[in-house]
Amino acid sequence: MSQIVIDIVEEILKKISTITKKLDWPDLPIDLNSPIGDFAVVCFPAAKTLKKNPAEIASEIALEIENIDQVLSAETEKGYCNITIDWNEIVTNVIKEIDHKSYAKTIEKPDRILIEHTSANPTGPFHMGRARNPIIGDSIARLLEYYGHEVATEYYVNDTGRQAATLAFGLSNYETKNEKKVDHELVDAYRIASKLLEEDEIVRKQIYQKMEDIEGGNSETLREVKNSAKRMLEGMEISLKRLGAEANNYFHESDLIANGKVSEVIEALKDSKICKEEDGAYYLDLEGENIAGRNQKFFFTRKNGLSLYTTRDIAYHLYKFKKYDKALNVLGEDHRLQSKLLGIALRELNSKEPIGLFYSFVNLPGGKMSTRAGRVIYLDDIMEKIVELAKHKLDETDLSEIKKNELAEDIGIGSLRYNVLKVQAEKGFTFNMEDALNLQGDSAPFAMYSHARAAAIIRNYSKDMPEVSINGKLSNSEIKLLRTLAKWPGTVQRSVNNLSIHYIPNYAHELAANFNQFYRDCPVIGNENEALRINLVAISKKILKTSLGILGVKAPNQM
RNA sequence: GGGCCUGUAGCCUAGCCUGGAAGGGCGUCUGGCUUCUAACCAGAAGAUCCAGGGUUCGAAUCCCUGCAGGCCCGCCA
Repeated sequence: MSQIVIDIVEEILKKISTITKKLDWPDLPIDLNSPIGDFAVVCFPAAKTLKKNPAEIASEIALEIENIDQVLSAETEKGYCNITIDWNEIVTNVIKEIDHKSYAKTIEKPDRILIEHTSANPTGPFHMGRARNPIIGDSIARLLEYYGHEVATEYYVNDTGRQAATLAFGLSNYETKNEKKVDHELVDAYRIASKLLEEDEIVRKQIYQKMEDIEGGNSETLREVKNSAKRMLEGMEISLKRLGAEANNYFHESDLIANGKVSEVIEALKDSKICKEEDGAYYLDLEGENIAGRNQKFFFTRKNGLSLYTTRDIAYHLYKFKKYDKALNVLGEDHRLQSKLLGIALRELNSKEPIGLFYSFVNLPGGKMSTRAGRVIYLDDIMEKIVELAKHKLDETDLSEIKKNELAEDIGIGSLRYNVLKVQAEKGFTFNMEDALNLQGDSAPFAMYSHARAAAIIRNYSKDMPEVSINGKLSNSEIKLLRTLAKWPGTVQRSVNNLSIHYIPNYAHELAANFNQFYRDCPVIGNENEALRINLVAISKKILKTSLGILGVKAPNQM
């Protein structure tokens, strides 16, 4: 909450406590999320000791509380006494507080944080099953940066292992026609190679040889797989750019083999007290760690001495912690165990551990999406469709064609991001085209539209912003709007603490809804309370824009 | 078999951490644009909060036991 509001609530609570003491009543619990007013005194617990019914207690305490200076009203409802603080007294200061650039940024010491997100295997275009990752990762990065941390983002490119070898094999053996966006074009070669890997013994041998060469550190092969991945990524990057979720840097897994970092990790892990060996393969014995309910052998080399995926991931994380204080990884839920094992291995090497942010998969009605099988809904297609839909809605407006296209892009992409972000990450969902393309209700355009309305009022006002002052009393819509604006710092804090991005779209919707009600009830221009209201519009606009910005959604001045 | 995540109106979802009055949205129905932009607003209908037990004055929320769905349990990535 706004600091001013926190202070005044505390002051009132102290006075209430004095009152209950004077009456010789037990302390009554407070509900800070009461549906009516700013907070509520819960009267049920006192019923037994006072031998009165809760409603009676509520009425009695309400009479006393109403006399407190900072209280505007105390209404009783069943066993609750709902208290509204006197916003009239604090409104000018609260508006100034919200208007200040440090509002909601309560950080003491910034961390240097590396957020790894997306990191999809570069084997084909992004499908909707994978799209959750860049959208969440990018928005978390924006959130932490807004909060005050120094944030960088990185895409870990998986260009070693079987899939990378299969792609490289495919690209070197099959012609492409250059008719489509590059990733959509190249995925055919990957599919053909994948199929042959399963069916053709000779191809299988060639691909497995390539894998050996990769892990063995053959520089020519490493160069080949890296280049194959880069060719595919070229197309994938275009999608990310359009989504507004491109990472700052691409880190190639193959480089960890090429520069010997993986070998260093293997040697270091062999010195661990819990390192054991079986048929020439080395592992950490995780007995006692109680991983997934069983004793776990965590292999970090094969019997031929070569590295495994996680071994390379360990090397990657050692590198991360050389440059950053914290590492945050946005990963699919299938990586949970993997991530836990990585943490243990890093601990063995006296390194810090990354923080994991896991999300559940987006599935299709019949099951999961698969690039290899071609059972996919592409991110590119969804972006295209939703932007087109947004464009269609702009048909009747008298904006220029260029402006319309720009706006349609912002609305379409914004909606897509918003629809993904508003759901708690742990919640799995089945992809629903209708929901994904929805532009009404709890969606990006709703908040964008409120922002555009606010911008229109300020445009029409066409004077310099006046000093905040109040003339008369605040209406209910104004109080409700202020209450929501005052909740912004708490929302940001909670979102940062839990790494839960869905609080932000939830908040943006609430703020926009409250602004729309204010818009309906309170004419601004020409009103006797114009000076206050125009300031209220300005701070609403500011917080709307900020919250949308964290989501990666643009806040247009017109739509 | 074991571990983790999820279960809230026809559908999607918030609230669960920190117990106190079940919020939104889609869809359905009714009403509102000569007044700062109707992608909006007002109203109606719709919920055994997966089930059962426990703790509590009070449980969607905490604890136990189940059930259902997802993910994982490889010298693959």
